[in-house]
Amino acid sequence: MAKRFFLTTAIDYPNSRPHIGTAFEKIGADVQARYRRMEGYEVFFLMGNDENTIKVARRAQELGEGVQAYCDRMAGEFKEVWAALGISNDDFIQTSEARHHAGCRAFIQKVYDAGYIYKAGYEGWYCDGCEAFKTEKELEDGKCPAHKVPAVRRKEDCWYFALSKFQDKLLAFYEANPDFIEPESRRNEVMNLVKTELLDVNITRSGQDWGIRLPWDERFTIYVWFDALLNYITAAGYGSDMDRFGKWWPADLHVIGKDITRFHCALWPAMCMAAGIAPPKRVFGHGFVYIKSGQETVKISKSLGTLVEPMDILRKFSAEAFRYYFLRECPFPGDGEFSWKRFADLYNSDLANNLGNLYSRVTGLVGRNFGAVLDGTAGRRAVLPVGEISRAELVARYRQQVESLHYNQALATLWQGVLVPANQHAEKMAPWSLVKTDKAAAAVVLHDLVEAVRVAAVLLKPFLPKLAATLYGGFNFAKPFEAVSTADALESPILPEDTRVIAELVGGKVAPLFPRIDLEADTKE
RNA sequence: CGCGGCGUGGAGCAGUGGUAGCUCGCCAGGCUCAUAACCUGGAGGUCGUAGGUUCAAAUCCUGCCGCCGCAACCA
Repeated sequence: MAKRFFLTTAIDYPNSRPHIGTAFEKIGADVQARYRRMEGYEVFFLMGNDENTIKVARRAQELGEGVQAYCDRMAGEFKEVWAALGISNDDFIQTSEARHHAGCRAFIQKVYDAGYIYKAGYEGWYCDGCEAFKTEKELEDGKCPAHKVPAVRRKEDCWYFALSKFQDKLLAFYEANPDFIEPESRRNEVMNLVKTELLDVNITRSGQDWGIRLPWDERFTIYVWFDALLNYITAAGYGSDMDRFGKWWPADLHVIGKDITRFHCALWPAMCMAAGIAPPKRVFGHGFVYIKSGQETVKISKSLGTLVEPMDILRKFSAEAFRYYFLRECPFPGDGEFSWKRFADLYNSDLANNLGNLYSRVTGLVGRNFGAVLDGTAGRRAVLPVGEISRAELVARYRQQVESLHYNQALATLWQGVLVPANQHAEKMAPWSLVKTDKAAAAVVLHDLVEAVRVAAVLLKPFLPKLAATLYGGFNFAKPFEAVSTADALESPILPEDTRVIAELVGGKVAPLFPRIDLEADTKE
């Protein structure tokens, strides 16, 4: 029986380019996808863009582009960024695609047939500029703050989803599935919401050209959330390939931003129940990235000029450095901050000085003193230098932390449990001196240090895949890197031949993996 | 009293009853294989605050102060 893991990220509005906040979510989901693959799961990792919104249509018009052409162009730009970051998604759905339209209409028809959608009038303040209803709170002196024109009273028919009918079922569902909403604080928030004010929601708009039409009333298009959430099932085959859908659904994990928790934890499971399919198994609401400028911590915002594009960082450094910063510095369940100063500090201390330098010194010692081959290590099982916790405990802790999406802690575990002890061991045994008096003993020390590099590569595989491959590929380990799983960190392998460095050595040394950053010289805009 | 979360050395975080810990930064030594990297030691905290429970509280309870999130289209 194959183990399967279906995970998703939120789909993004393509009316502006992705920034480091959206990238944070994709990286976090990517680690989980890579980890699950490494653990032997058959993985379906889904991402996409949310295109059936009036904002997108308007943006396309502003640019004088066809809406579909605009969506396709933006989808291309998003995919380019995700590829540059090493995101390993298996599919990328655009909600303007035929498969989504078909699945969406099939789903909503099912909910309609089940009696959970009804027609009613909606009356409210309407802004012609926004082409949308506004709440009393959004208006300033009866005017729309964006367009400065008075809102008009308007009444129109629309279709409602009877969300309120699902109050008891949702609460029972949360009780039965305590891990459904994570982290814990989000769970309390949603449960309180469902207990107190679960209102029916308007799920249609009228007079729109762009969007998906109601199957039974073509005058209406389906309003954002009722359409967007469905990407999770339409991409899995709902409405087009039900066998495939049955294979993947329910999703094992939805990775989303904390701001849209309510839609995923209340509306979405209710929609599933209404359509007769199982709700997803787990929703994880991650924190946000803020920008630190001077003493202030501010929101990422185009108008504030605090927008940092992933490509800015990627061009200057590397995808691996980018991934490391956000995964190590920002706790995934909570909020984090970005600043170039902090980026440089972390990069230099963790990646250049600690990890990169360990690799350099180990390969260098083997290269220059042993002609790259550690004689006599064939058949020997290396001993991993460890710190305060044992090797087994280290791996168990790592697993628990990765599976619960506490990535910053998992990386701390790796550094404290493997890399720091390795550098300490090197210092204590001083193989550079030992080699002059007892070459065989020095070979043993280096063999153990190589093991530390190997374990680091194994545990780094979901986090920094390219770097991990480079580290691992620096030596003649028998097992192909693609086949490596977490369990390979538990025990040292016994090689039939002597351990040797196969990375390219120039003058007995490797090129630095992470050249140190000089903040002054490198990050000036 | 709308609901919820948070408050630990300069910064960022662990730590849910038993001598306060990690990373960065700072200071002083050591080493010199390595990317001026690495290793050791040190300074720096009345764990927001005031009470309570307990032999023992950062940890459990209560009040207060401060910051933040949510209150239906916001990554």
